[in-house]
Amino acid sequence: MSARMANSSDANIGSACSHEYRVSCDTCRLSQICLPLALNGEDLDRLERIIQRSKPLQKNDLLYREGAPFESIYAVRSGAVKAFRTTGDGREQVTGFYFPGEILGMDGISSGAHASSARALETSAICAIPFDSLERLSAHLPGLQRHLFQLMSREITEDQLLITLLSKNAAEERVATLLLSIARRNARRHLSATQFRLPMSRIDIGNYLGLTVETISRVFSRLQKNGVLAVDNKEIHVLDNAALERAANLGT
Amino acid sequence: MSARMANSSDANIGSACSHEYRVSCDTCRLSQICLPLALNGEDLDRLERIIQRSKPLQKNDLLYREGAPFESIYAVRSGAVKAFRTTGDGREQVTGFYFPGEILGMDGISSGAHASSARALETSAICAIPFDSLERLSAHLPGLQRHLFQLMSREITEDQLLITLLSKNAAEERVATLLLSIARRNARRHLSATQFRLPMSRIDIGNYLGLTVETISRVFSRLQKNGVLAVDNKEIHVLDNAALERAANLGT
DNA sequence: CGCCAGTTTGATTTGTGTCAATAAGCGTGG
DNA sequence: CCACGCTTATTGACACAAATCAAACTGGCG
Repeated sequence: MSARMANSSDANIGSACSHEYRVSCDTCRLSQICLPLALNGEDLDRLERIIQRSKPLQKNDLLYREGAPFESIYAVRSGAVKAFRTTGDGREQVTGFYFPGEILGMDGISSGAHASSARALETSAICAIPFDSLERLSAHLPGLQRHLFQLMSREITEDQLLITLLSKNAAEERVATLLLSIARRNARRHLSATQFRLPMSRIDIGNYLGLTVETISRVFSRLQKNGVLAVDNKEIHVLDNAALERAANLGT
Repeated sequence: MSARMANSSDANIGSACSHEYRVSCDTCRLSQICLPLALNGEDLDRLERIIQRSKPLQKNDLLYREGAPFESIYAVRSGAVKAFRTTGDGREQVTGFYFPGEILGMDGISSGAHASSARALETSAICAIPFDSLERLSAHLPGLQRHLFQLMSREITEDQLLITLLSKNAAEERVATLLLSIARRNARRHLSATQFRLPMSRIDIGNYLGLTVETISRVFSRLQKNGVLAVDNKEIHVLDNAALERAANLGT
């Protein structure tokens, strides 16, 4: 019931009191992933001054809601977030999962309103970066401007990979591709690429990959039976990485 | 055979001799769609100076190729273009169709190499806009910088709509949604929204919507039988727009 | 005029969805 | 601490939309 209350509340961290939670990108061990910029001390300081951080989001808290005014983009510091849009008949299309060091919310720039919603999959700490400040700052810092262009371009590229995955690949290939993607991103954060806990439910995976829960479950069972994975609910152990890559076939 | 030769030649219009084909955005009737900027005369002039235009692309000519160094983004002046990526086993995923006034090629920014290829669907005139020049210029023109952010954000939003379409909608809904999208974009250019010629083949439509040619053909036949469309090969006449919107169901 | 790519239509197969039932996890409150 | 209830996950039987295979037709272009 507390979760349900959190669902309906607008957890807009951009409007939260910021100075209680000052951020230091300087000491953040994610900065290499999040903002790998060649900024000197002074520029980095100017960037840090605009970044806000609120108290952590609890599982199922909304970070922002589809249609809400666009103000900030968000960097995940810890935890995990899903972005999704809801179709006319109430079904949910997950458009991305975001892990520490990754940035989301850029789909709101074009219209001034968020084109999707974002929800914490577990307790998560998030940095909010007010976009108008970022825009002004980036006009003075060519490296920052370029980084933002690259960030958005990467989002486009990744969306196109998902389009291809949904369009051309079978259920098992989709699931294997997602697992490899998560494994790769874990490795980048110096976590295990072969043993990890999925922060999202089977339903979320299905809503991301365009498949039903039942199909996701069956694929996991089959991969386990074939000795590719050991699956214990959300705990995944990749036993045969080569076989998993073969199962992914082409998607990456 | 001339088409085949054109296919294999790199038609990089960015490197073509530019001063033979000077552009004037000022007099371009597409500028409202392409670059709806509140630029004064001087700023517009600076923008125009960097834009290049080459001789028209013929049908099937490549505009750029996946993996080629990223140098420019491209605005369609006339004709039509498809963007696509080729999967490991040689199948083609069309990621977008681009009509006059629309801009493509932004997926190359993040890695410095084009993440997809682009091919003319018919004889087309294209403006090449060198991205490094555009980047430098946009640091001085906040309106231009903002416009570029919005352009990329819109691409993200549209990719997410396609993701949802592929993931959640049946064949007939996908085809109807594409037709409505084309109709809407025609209307924006003051062309008929109810009668038009598709520049792309059934194969291209299938490769865009994640369906086989046969299915596309069957859907067209069914929509025709039901009095929604009159179809004569690539010539489409929307007889019952309300029914077409009902067929699209949720996708837009 | 003839060729070849593109399109249409039909017969059959198949992967995934749907429906249904059971089991397992997990937070809540007695 | 256990019992309850609810959400999530698993497994099976069956249905169906779209893929595949096959064949005929069409139209544009050399």
